[in-house]
Amino acid sequence: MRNGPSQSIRKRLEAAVLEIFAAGDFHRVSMRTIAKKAGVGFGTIYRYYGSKEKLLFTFVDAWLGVLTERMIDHLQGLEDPKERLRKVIWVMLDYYERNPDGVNVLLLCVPQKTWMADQTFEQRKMFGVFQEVVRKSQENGLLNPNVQPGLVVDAIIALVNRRAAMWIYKGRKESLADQANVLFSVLWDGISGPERKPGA
Amino acid sequence: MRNGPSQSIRKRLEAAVLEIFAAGDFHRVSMRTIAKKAGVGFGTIYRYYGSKEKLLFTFVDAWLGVLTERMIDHLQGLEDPKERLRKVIWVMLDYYERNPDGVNVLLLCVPQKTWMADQTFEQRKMFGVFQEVVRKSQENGLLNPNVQPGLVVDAIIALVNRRAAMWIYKGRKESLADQANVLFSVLWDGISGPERKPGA
Amino acid sequence: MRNGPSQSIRKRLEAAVLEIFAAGDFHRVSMRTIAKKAGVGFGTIYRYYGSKEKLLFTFVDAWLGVLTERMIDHLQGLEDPKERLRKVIWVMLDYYERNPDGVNVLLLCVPQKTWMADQTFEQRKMFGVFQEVVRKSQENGLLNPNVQPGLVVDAIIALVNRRAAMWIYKGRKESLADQANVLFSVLWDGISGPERKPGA
Amino acid sequence: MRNGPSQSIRKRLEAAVLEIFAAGDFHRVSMRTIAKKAGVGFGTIYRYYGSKEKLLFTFVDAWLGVLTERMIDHLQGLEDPKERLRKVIWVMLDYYERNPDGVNVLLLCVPQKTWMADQTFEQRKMFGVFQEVVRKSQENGLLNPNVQPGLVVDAIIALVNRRAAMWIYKGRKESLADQANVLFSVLWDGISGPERKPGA
DNA sequence: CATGAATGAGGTTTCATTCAT
DNA sequence: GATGAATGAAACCTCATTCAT
Repeated sequence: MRNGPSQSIRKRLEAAVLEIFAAGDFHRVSMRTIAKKAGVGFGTIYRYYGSKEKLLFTFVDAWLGVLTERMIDHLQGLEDPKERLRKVIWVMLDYYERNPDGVNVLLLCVPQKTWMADQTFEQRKMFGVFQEVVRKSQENGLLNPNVQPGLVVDAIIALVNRRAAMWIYKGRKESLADQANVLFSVLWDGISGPERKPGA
Repeated sequence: MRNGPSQSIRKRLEAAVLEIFAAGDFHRVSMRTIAKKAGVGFGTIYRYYGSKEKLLFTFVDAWLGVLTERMIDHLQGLEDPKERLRKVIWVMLDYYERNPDGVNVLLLCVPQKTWMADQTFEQRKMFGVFQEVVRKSQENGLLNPNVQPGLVVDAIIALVNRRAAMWIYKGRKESLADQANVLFSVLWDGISGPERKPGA
Repeated sequence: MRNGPSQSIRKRLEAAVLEIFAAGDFHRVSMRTIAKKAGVGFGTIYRYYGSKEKLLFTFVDAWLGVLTERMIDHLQGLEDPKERLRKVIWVMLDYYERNPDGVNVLLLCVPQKTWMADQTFEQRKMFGVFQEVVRKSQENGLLNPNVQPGLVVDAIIALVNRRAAMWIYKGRKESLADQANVLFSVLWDGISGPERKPGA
Repeated sequence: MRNGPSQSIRKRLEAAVLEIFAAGDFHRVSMRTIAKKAGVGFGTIYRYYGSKEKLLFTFVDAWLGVLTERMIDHLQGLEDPKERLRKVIWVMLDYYERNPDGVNVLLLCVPQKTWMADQTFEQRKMFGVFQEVVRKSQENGLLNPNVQPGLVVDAIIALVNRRAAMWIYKGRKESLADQANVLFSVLWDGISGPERKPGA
């Protein structure tokens, strides 16, 4: 009966993994560095995580899990579908801004192809939250009916993640969370000018 | 004094690189495999490209260069800013659809962090075309003035690339280019429903 | 913190190194071949020996170390300086004859210039034994006082090694050890004829 | 009908080969360096010399050829066998001293095993001269009859070459040619003391 | 004829992963 | 359970040698 790693090992590895992968490209990060930094033996890592990729994905998944919990928490008590959508974007950006190492690992370090092959890529729980939010808007007739729900979720993720990646790339100069309203505006109203929109 | 590789070598490498990297994860692809597949000497690759990353980036850059040329070509004679923007999206999706290996390499295989550190990441020419298109719309007052041009460019790329990545991920079942109008609609008008838009 | 290689690894490498280098020219021998032959991991060799040259020199040094021990052992209990000198030559030739691979490596395969740059070239212990033997003869007034001790040591090594090299070159037809007395005679009495030596 | 290389090419190569090989170990010297230094193309070297080894051996052979000619020249008019032998040693040491690059290449750089496999190793002409000198001494009854002529030749070469190699190793501090008489004395009379020799 | 681009073998280094202790 | 020595694959780099021009 193989138990998971002790809390101590897990904690030390989590810290080491996020910090070290954030600092370098996936295939430039060595297991030796991680093992040393975490104070854990090679064999121990392999016993519990199986491979370098699995190790990374496990902690990326955990990191996204925290974001998901946080999002569920923040959506509590909000009824207006539009506000819920705005909130979704804000929670992501705010979490990203306060955990830049995680963003770095998630968006720049993880080899996409490999992650896609891993089951944690699906992020069912997080997508469930997204879809729930979108579905509510749809039910209330707030959404363009020509647009499939999946595309909306894709669009949210695409915009937020691209913005976050460029934020890292350009040196994290301005606040990410402060861009929540602009991003939401682009998403909700599109980029077209006011002469075509009554409420602007 | 060092000239570039001969056209023959370049051609053979380009084909091999796109094919092989499209098939596997960056760090699982071996230079020897590439050399063998391309029918090019091992030393020759290092002589001209210097490293595995440079090799990949060179051909990704070339691949994007062709897309850029194609886009410039297709924008010729189009005056309506909105149509130009729609065209931009269509050209990208169409090119992606007809070159799935390139998409695979560009979006799923290239190690993001390393590419960002490479000069080819900037894609000045392609961004120039994007910015020119956006600027025209702005000048004509068609764009939401609260949105910075950079954000518009980011949004286009984000939506198109995410869609393309998911298209690959889900097995390339539907046509990509056929989604140009929906994507453009999301971008231009946003996801909100028709009751808030006069012209819909 | 880096310990040396395990006895098992060392043993297997020693055998493989002597055999393989004896069989071919230094720069024709491949590290991959050695690793395979020794049944030792490729990385392990570099971990402990650092380079092809160091690997070879380490085992040449060890091989000479055994010869040195053997010589010390055989000189025990011998008092007559002349006999000690004769013994030195015999021990060398006998050891060479019974370890032709070592001779081959030592005299024909080691890249002289590189070895000279390596600290193991000095062979302090072995030279110490030689010098001790020569010094005793000198103290007893048996040596030509015009000849420096260093030259005597050089002469011993020169004669024995040259003979051994030619013995290998010519296919190891006669016994090497059997030539000990002739070599000693040349060294002790010179090549000139008996009419000039009173004791002959 | 393949002619040899032009005098110009040969001259430039000879200079480059001796200089460059003298500076480094055989397998550290690159053909590129030689070709560049000599101002000769790769292909040209291979056309005329066939391989790196052949190239080196050709010029070593030529260098020894000059020594041989010089020795023949110097032996002219000398009748006393003992003096002829002394002369042989002096000519070698003198030539070595005035051509240290050649000594370096001959004794420290040439891979012994490979050279032995090359026909130029035999040095028939030079050995012929040696044997002639030794034979004369023998005929006149000057040599120890127990010693085969081959051993005498071997002993000369061994002593002179070892001395020269150590001279290079120790930085060429004293004169080599000045040691001719001591070396000859060791060779002729041996290392044993005067109480056993009438003429000392 | 002469040249140097192209080739592929091999030294060196780093590293994910395995396995004996 | 935990550890790190051992392994072998592959990147990187240099080079002898070949061959098309």
